[in-house]
Amino acid sequence: MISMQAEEQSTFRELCEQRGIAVTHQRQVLYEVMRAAGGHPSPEEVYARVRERIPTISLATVYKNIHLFVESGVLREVSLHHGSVRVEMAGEQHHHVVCSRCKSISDIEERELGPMPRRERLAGGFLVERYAIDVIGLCANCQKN
Amino acid sequence: MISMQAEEQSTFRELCEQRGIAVTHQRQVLYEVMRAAGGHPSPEEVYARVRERIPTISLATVYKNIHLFVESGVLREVSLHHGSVRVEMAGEQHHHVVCSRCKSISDIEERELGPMPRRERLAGGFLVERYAIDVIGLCANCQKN
DNA sequence: ATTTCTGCAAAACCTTTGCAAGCCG
DNA sequence: CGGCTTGCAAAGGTTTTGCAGAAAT
Repeated sequence: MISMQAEEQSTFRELCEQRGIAVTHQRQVLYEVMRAAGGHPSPEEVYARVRERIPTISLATVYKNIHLFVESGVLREVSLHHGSVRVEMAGEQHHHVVCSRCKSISDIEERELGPMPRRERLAGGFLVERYAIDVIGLCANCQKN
Repeated sequence: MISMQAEEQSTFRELCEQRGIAVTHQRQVLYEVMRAAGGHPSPEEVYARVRERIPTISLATVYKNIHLFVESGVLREVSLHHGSVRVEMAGEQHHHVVCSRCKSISDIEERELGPMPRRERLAGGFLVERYAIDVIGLCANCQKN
């Protein structure tokens, strides 16, 4: 029987080879921590968990590798980060189309999206105020490159 | 004929009275700028526009009033800001339930949401990678308060 | 008259960067 | 080895905070 650990390691090694990045101890542990922990950790939380196994790792390395993994499609951001907060008038009935490459945001009307979730209450008693949909992909311009 | 300006001002005054906040010149101009400009400005961009009409306004005031307006439901954040980046394993097929009060994030399976947008290409040639849905509302706990 | 708000400056965060030393292929 | 990666420390950018004076109710 192949251990979980060994299986993960070989998977991770292949994954790095595909992406053309070096297999370092730090990256391996960061990857394992993310798989094991689940949830939606911040870089600081990831740092804390990785540090349990590599006490000398630096926060900068965690940031660098989180970026690398996001660019490689191993990780993704829970809410897209545009460098600073962006606001709009509430009550505008539209959703957002966001280019994952150039980060541009444009609006899309709800009716253009077709079918939409409509539930007003979720299991556990959560009371829905609204659905915010981000359509994530490549804008016409970024597809060219 | 009542001018647009006058109409907006009375609307804004009522709005402040409802929310129990003072009607200041700064807030009035910030509100008008947001209505007129549209789009998804950052605080710096809002600051720049307001400063055209109130050259002495401070960036801190812009931030304070953006927050106030977000809390009052006049404005909303385009992508929810959790204080720092949050990441998760890519490829997990779920969406997010976010409490607008306590900012907690939990996962929800796509099948629990019911109907979903499915379009793979949008007008203008945008190529869809995925739909990211945030269900925004009040968690059971925050409804009590 | 009170309470709330503004502007300033400093502080607090979060994130990125430059570089010398170390590790991977 | 040669190039990529790490850890450190410093810098950069955004957002928040405390407070005295000004404005709103």
